[in-house]
Amino acid sequence: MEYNFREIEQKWRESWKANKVYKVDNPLVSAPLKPKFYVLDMFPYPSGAGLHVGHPLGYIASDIYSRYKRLKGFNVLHPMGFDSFGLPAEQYAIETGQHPATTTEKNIATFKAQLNKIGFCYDWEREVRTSDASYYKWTQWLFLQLFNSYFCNTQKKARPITELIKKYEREGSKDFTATSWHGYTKKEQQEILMKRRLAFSAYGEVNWCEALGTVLANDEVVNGLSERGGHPVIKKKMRQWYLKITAYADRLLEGLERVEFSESMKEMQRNWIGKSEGAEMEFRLTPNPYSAEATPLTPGRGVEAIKVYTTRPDTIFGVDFIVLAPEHELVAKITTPTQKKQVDEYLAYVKSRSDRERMAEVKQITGCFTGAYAENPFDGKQIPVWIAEYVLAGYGTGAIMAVPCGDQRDFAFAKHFKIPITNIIGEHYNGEEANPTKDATLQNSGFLDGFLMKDAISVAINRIEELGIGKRKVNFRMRDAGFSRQRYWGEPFPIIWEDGVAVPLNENELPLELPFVEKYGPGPEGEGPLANIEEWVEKRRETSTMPGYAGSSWYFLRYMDPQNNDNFCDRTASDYWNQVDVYIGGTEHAVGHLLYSRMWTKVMYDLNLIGFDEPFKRLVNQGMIQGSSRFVYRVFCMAEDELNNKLESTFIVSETYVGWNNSNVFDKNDRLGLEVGKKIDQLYPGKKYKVNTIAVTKLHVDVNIVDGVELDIAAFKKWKPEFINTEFILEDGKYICGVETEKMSKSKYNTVNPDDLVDKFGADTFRMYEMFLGPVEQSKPWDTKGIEGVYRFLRKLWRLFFDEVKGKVWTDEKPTDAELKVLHKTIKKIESDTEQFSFNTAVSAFMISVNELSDLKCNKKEILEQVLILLVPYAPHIAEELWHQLGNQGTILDAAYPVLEEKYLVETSKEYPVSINGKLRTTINMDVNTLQPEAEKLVLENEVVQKWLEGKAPRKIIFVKGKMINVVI
RNA sequence: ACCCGGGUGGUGGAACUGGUAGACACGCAGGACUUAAAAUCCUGUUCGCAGUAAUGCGAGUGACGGUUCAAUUCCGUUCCCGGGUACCA
Repeated sequence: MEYNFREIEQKWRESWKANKVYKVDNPLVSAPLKPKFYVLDMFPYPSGAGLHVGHPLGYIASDIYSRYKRLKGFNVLHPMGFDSFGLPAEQYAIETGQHPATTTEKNIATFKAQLNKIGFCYDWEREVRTSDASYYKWTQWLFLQLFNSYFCNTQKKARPITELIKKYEREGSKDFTATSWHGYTKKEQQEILMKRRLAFSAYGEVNWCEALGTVLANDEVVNGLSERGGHPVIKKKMRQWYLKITAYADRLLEGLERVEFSESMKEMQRNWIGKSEGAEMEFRLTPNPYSAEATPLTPGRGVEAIKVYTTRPDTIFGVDFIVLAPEHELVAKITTPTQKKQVDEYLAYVKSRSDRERMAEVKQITGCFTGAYAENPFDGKQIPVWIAEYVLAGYGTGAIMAVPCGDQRDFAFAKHFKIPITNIIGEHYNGEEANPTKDATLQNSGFLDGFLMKDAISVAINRIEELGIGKRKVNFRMRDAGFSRQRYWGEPFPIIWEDGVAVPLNENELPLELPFVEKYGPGPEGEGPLANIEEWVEKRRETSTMPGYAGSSWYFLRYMDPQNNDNFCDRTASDYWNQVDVYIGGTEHAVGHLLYSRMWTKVMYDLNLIGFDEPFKRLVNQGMIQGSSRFVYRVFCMAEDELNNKLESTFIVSETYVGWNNSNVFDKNDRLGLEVGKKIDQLYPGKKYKVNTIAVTKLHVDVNIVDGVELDIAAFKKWKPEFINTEFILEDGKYICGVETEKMSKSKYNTVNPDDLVDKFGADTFRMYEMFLGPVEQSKPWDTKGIEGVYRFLRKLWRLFFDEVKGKVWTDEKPTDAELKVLHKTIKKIESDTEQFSFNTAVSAFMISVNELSDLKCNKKEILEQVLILLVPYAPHIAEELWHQLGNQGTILDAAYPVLEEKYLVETSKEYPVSINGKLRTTINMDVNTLQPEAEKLVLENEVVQKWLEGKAPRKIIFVKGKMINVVI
């Protein structure tokens, strides 16, 4: 009986489905039968291209882990769904006129079919789709919870906005009294409240992308271009929704301490949040001491000091100038008449520069003196005030104190504008470049003289606070998250605008369904497509929709209770399933999705909707599978005969002649030139000619018609009609393609479809091979070569059970010690590898075990059965089949996981080669536990070994390359 | 520039808290079975030198140096590759 994977896999796919083997129940919290375990994949966006071999990498890993945990006795939740709102479907709709709902539906069907072929253990009854009204009803509901909450700065958590209203009514705030609160109009009150809401609306500069007709989040803009499509992005003022994620900055940082994310992942989040501690302090403006010119600082204008933010208050005596951002509001007020012209010119210049230019030309030093001076509060030194692009309006106070000897940017600026530099760190500053050290001892620094810089920081802040000119201050780089998109294919906001006031819908009006539209283009003035619908506008509904991360910020909760129509997720369900124990996905979501879902979780926790405040306990990042592209090199050559007639030829030449990194034009005397000559000779026999041009172009060729690097020429000719008459120049009868690693994509013809591999080798082979490629976390180019090895392994496993001639070969005999040893070695290795997500080494371990069992001609049912149980997570179909062949019922997933018995692993004695001083060479048998030699006589010179022979047992004996190096007694 | 990863045979990759580097697999070479092919099985495969051979000797984990009886592993310097951030004061 042969290993017929097609038959077996289909049989079990159907059986598992029919018997609902993967159905997961929510037991009562009061009486959970089994401990729970939650394994989650980042759900995919169902793109039109379908799955390629890169997608399932993480899914296979999570599937293995889920099955393993189930075998270990856990009630495992391992669901799958679709992040089905998003821009690509809408773009596609604009291009083709097909409704996003239709294409999305179709794409999901393709995805599911592909996923099912690989044999994942999802409970499809728990599937969620963010674009289903039954799902986004709750996204909208959660938005309303955010809208109706504020961040209480004393309790450091979200509270209902009603509590804030009560407080305002009772005692007002630091900006107004209770009486004046009652005096405000409803609209004024709402405007005040709006600023405190966790989901709030405000006018703000947004990243407006003309080409896409939409607003993008900061993390969707890369170098001033849209992440998708690379279109230019400009700043535009618009009314926008935001989430007050900045309020959670501290808790988001603190929470990182309690989760198992990779260090680099945590680091990325920390950088994004960008917490910096320092001080805000004021520099009083003074009349220009070097000019008789009247100061613009006339009393009563309220312009007396510039507030700067610094993380290095210890360098206060090294301040040589102050720099304001060009957009700073004080610029107009402090500029002196003599400098006005220059400043205006500079401001015009800054305005003319796009974000992109500004970012691209960071090195360029620009700036302008305002004519104003400020006074160092500690030594009264007069400090010129400049404006410069390198200071950003949006961070800190938009103004800095510049310390050229300690900050490279300030240093470059000072040098460029010839501003004298004060040295406060003595020999640590060499005049050539700034030294940002904190370990120098301060000099020329008044009351800070003699302090180590890092100690001086708090001393300086204390003094600043004492003098009342500033205070300790923490700043964050992170901004509030833009939450509206001028798009169609997203969740509509459950908001109506009444006279400029945002009024939420009632809960019973949810879901607010996304209306059908004919046109997907933007509405008037950059509004979303919904603004094109008369009825929608008449009802004064919000016309923008929510961004992609809205639905994905909480989907892990919906899986726990997916069909609930009365609640987003019943509390009993979320209490039971609790945190996601293992979350698997790519690093690309480090600062987007992961940060948002962590914030939402914290809000829900604060509002007592769920009982935990970090969604993901452990995060495993799967690497990206890149494509390995193949190229052919098309040569075009043109020659001329003696009568100046053109002779042309086009053909394809093997890479041996043309390195892909070579230039495109070749000398006619090189090897390629000779080949070209031969071609011309063939085409124009007997002519004398002169080669003019040889040009080579590189073409992507479908990796599926290339075996390794050798092109299947017949398949190539059939591939596209224009290639049918292609001529080749071959090397040893073969065409060798060029190779490059690129992102996997259809247009590069380097995608490999998992379906093809499953058809050819079976899902089990495919799963194991994906794992065998290398560590899950690692990115690597896909290479199908090698899958044969895994396939051979499974067939070899099969042959332990079935002989081609004899059929069943297993027996009920008692296993031998050698066989038990193999089994338990395998149990130990597989268990620890699986636990650590080291699936590649686990696959190797299976191969070793099967080889060993095969060498031992092991046919003991007892052994084989246990091996199968170890194997189910990796190769579920074949394991299930063979387990049933052994006469078992039900599903192997309910079998008892093999128990490791160390006693079978203990080696009693081992043979060690010994040579001392290069002379004596022998082998001795030693008891592994005591390391006592069994050999009776050994003539040894080594003193330590002598002692050992005298009866002192050594603790450790070290052999290197057969030589006894050291014996520790 | 800064912060994280990572450099190991022809290739993908192993190597536990320092202990015989190269597991496992691919590829390659040779052999067995076969009319032949496929499939399967066996042997070899880090490099260099010596030997008919078993084998022996030497070098070897990007480079240089250090600690150690012993370093892919720890420390320092440096080079290269990948990822993240980018005027954040």
